[in-house]
Amino acid sequence: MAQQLTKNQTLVLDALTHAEGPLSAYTILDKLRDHGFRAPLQVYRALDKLLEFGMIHRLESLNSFVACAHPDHHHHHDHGVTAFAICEDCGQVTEMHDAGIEERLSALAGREHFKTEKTTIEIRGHCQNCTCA
Amino acid sequence: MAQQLTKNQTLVLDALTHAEGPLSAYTILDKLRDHGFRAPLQVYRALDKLLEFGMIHRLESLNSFVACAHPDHHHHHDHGVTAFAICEDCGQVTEMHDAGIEERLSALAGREHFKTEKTTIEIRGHCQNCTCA
DNA sequence: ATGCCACACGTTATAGCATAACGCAATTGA
DNA sequence: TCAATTGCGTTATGCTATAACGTGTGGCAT
Repeated sequence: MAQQLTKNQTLVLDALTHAEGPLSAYTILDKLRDHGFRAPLQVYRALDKLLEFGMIHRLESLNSFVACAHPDHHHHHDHGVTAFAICEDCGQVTEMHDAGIEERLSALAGREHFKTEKTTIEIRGHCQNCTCA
Repeated sequence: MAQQLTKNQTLVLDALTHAEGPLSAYTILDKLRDHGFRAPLQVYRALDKLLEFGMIHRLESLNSFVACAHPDHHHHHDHGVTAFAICEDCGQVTEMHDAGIEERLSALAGREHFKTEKTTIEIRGHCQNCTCA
């Protein structure tokens, strides 16, 4: 069943869901000041839980966060490795999945006898709209 | 021909080369205080250049830096996408390359009409030595 | 040589990201 | 009832990164 979120978690998730692109923790904080948020920790704690539930993603190369593009599975099941295409111009983020990538990365890691816990794939570039060549 | 480095750039590169694992900018700063470094910018400026020359890599998920594992090519030629295996236990970083991954990621991005500039692949997990099951 | 430009460097200050440590309140379950 | 857990709020602090200023030097065209 769907994870029951607390008030703060719901507020943070809503902020991310309704945002155009990724948001930093401090941007979220500013957006939620009217709802009683005062300190960064209130945001970070909610973010940690939402990450744990798989409802949001952290973009390492931006130090920011996006809502997961697959709102359906509030269960904690994975859909494999996620790759993010991040447009340097408009900031839009596209979530992509490909079983083949996962397979090849596993093979690569296996070759080094490395046990994978979590994989980050982020592609910086320019999206279709912003590539007005 | 090999890029001629400045004194600061050389110091920073040496620090990274001789380090066991990745170093943060501030860790590098501390290591170089005896050599006259006083401020973060001295480190960041050197890091920027070294990144530009392709002599070091930035690990987004750690906010830190490693010397490139291929010291030979001081020219700016790429060897395709680099994937990093980062051990959560010992901190060691292994640099990996695979043309197939690059190909699949290109295909993925192409499907979204996304123009790739730079790709980050970081795998967190446990290396062979630390997987003492 | 003069003037200009590009670049590395140094310093101070500030902005942006993240967590430590404390205490309180509500919930749960033995 | 009494712990144990969990979420919450606050203050303080630490880590990461850049802005903005000025200095000195080397190259180079005029």
